[in-house]
Amino acid sequence: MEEAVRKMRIKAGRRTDIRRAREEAILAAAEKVFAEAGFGGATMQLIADMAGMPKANLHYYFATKEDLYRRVVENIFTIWLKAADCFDNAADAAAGIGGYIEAKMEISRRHPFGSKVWASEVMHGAPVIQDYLETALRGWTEGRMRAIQRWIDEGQIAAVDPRHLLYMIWATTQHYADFGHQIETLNAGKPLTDRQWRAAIDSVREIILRGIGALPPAPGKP
Amino acid sequence: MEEAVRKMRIKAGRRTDIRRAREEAILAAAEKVFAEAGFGGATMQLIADMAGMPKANLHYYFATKEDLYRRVVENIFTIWLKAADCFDNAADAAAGIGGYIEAKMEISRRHPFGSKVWASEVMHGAPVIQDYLETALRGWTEGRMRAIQRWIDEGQIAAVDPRHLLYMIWATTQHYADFGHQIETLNAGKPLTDRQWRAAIDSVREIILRGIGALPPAPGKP
DNA sequence: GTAGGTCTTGACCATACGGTCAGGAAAAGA
DNA sequence: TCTTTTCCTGACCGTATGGTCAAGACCTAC
Repeated sequence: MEEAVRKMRIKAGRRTDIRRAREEAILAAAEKVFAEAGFGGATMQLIADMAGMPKANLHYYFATKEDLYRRVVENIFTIWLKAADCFDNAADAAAGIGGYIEAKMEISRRHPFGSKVWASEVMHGAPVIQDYLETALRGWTEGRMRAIQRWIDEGQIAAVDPRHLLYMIWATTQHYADFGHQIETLNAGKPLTDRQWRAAIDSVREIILRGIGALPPAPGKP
Repeated sequence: MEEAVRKMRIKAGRRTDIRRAREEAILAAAEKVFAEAGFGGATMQLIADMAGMPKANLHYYFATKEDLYRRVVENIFTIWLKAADCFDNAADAAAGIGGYIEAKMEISRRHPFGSKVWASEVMHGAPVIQDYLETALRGWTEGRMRAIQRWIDEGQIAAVDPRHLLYMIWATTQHYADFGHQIETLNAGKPLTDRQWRAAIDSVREIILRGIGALPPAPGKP
C-alpha cells in the first residue's frame, strides 16, 4: 500500500478491523484494571494478561501507560456527558431531573469500572483531564444550571442552589458505582438484584425530587 | 531501662514523646500522599520527604508500606464513625439527620485527605479494611437504619428506605471532599469560602430533609 | 559519667516495572 | 507469486521502589 493511501485511511478514521478490535479489548481490560488497582497500582502486565496478549503488544497499540489511561478516561467522560440528553429534551423539571437521575444510575450500573476510574482521576487532582474539567465540564455545568434556574423562575421547583443540586445528583448516583463494594458488603455480600436496583433508583429520585419541591409532599404524614 | 518497664510502658500506651510525635508526623504526611497519589502511586520516599525525615526512619516506625497505610485508614474510620454521635443524641428526626449531615460535611472540610484515602480504599475493594466493613460498619449501619425506621414509624418523616437515605447522605457529604478538586475547578479554580461552605451545608441539609418530609414544603410555590 | 536503651541515617540489595527492539508471522496489495 | 505493510512477541534494559542493615548519635536513668 502506498504511504499516501495509508495516511488517508488513518486520517479518515478507518483503521484495520484487527486494530479496532485489539484496541477495544485493551481498553476494556485497562478500564477494569485501572478501576481495581488505581493508576499507580495497575501494571501493563496485568492489563496484558486480562486482555489475553503479551505486554509488548500493548505498547504496539498504545505508546505509554499514560496514553492508555488517558484514552480510558476520555471514553468515560464521553459517556458521562451524553447522559445530559435526558436533561434537555424534557417536558418539565420533574421529568428532566428525574430522567437525568435515572440515566446516571444506569451508567453506574453498566459502567462501574469507568465510574471508578473517573472518580480516581478527579480525586487525584485530575492530572490528565484538567483541561476537560475547565472547558467541557464547566460549559456543560453552566448550561444545566441555567436550565435549573429557569425551572425555579417558572415556579416548577423550589429555590434551591442549582449547583449543589447537581453535585448531589452526581454524588449520589455515582456512589452506587464507586462505593459498590461497600454497598455489596452491606447487602450481605451480594450484588444488588434487579429489584434492589429499581428500589435504589426510585428512592434516590423520590428523595431528591421531593427535596426540591418537584413532587407533592409525602402522603400519610401528620 | 529494664525490659519489663519498657514493656509496661508500651502496654499502657505511653510511648516516648519522640515516638508519638514522629508517628503523628509520618501519619499526617502519609495521609496526604496516599490521598493524592493513591496507594500504588505513593512512595515511601515521597512520604519521607513530606514528613521531613529520611526514608529509613519511616521503616523504623512502620514496618511496611501496608502497615503505614492500614494505620491511616483506621484513623479515618474512627473519625468517620464518631460523627454518629449527632445521630443518637438528637431530639427528633430533623435534628438527628440534620446534625449528622452537618457533622459529615465538617469532616469533609477538615479531613479531605482522609476522606479520599477512605474512598480510594473502598473503591479498590477494601483490601485492608474488609473486616471493618463487615463488622463495625455493618453494625453501625443497622443501628442507624433502625433509628430512622423508628422515626418513620412515629410519622416524623416519610416512608423512605433508610438504607438509601444513608447512602445519599454519605455520598453527598463525602463528595465535597473526594471531588473537591472538581468543585474547586467549577468554582473558578478557587476553594470554597466560609460563606460558600455554609451555603453548601444548608443546601444539602435542606434538600435531604425536605426530601424525606422532615421539613415543610418550600414556600412560594404554586 | 556511663551504661543501656532509643532513634537516626547513608549505603546497599533484590525485585518489579515501563518501555524498547529485532526479527518473524500474517495479512494485504499487485 | 512476490512485495509491502501491519501485526506479534520473547528477550532485554535502565530505573525506581520497598525494604534491610550496621554503625553511630542521642537520650535517660542511675
